[in-house]
Amino acid sequence: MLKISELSARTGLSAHTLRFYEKHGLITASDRSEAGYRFYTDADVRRAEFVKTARNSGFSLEDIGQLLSIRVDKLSHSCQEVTDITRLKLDEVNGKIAELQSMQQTLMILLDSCCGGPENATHCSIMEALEEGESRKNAGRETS
Amino acid sequence: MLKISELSARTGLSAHTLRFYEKHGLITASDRSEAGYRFYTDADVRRAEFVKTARNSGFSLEDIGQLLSIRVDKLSHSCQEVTDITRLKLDEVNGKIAELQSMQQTLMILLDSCCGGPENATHCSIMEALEEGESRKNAGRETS
DNA sequence: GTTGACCTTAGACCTAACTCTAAGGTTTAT
DNA sequence: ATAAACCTTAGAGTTAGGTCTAAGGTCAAC
Ligand SMILES: [Zn+2]
Ligand SMILES: [Zn+2]
Ligand SMILES: [Zn+2]
Ligand SMILES: [Zn+2]
Repeated sequence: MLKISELSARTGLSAHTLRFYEKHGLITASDRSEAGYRFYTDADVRRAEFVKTARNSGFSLEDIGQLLSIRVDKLSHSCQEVTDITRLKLDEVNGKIAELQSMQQTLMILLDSCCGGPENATHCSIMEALEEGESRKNAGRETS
Repeated sequence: MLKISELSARTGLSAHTLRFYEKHGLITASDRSEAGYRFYTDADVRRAEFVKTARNSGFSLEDIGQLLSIRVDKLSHSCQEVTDITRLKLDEVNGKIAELQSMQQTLMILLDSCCGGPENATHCSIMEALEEGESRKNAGRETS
């Protein structure tokens, strides 16, 4: 039986975070001392590690809640349910990547167009491009 | 002189958002009616469009504040300052992309390992992989 | 028998960029 | 003159995942 600080040390999740997860239904201490101290079993440790691994894999706490409910009763759940959650998450991640890559593209074009030098910004093509708006996708290069 | 709803229609930024931007120092109405209604000039419209374009390019409102202060006095600012802001943003975006690609990788490996079928999850290799933790990067395939 | 490390709770605070509400004043058209 | 459609403000709420504080109770050591 571990106290919260011991579970914290074992998992790398802070005691605050562990209580936060408990409040959100992810990890509940199996037992309490008379004074109300949380006590965690080995099964709790495994559960906490599952949560941490899932979190590091990109799952939201809500996803993790679903995964945990599958975990405690695997007979009543199918591989398909598991892949559904995973695929949804992958789609989400892919969407965010696409969005960021579009920004990356824009920023690289902007950077490429500007001389980056010490002279004043009256001729700066980044400023011009932001002035022009979306219409023109490719900024003109600065002419010295 | 445009009223806020007219500027909103012209820029696609909601009146709420325009007031929010004003509160954060980005776009201030050049004038007010006697009753306190905001009135925007053509210069305000251009400024609002600049903000919108910068936002769509991925800049934070704080970044945009810096870009705007360069914009109003280009003689006192250099191309280098502009590229500094842009490069910092690009680094940030690249960092986020890398993080997401790592999640993408993990999720794809997980998905690849699981049969995704209707049978129960007692043999599910996604669940196993989340159980195992970080140590083993490649999940074993499910054997039917 | 008291110091110090640990634990408890409820609840406030954080970031970012909105988004909305309440409660009221203004304008315009009928 | 009254209803609809606009505008104002301050301030609360949203999302996600924590992070921290206050005010106090508990436990082990010296
Ligand atoms: Zn230049
Ligand atoms: Zn430049
Ligand atoms: Zn399977
Ligand atoms: Zn499976």
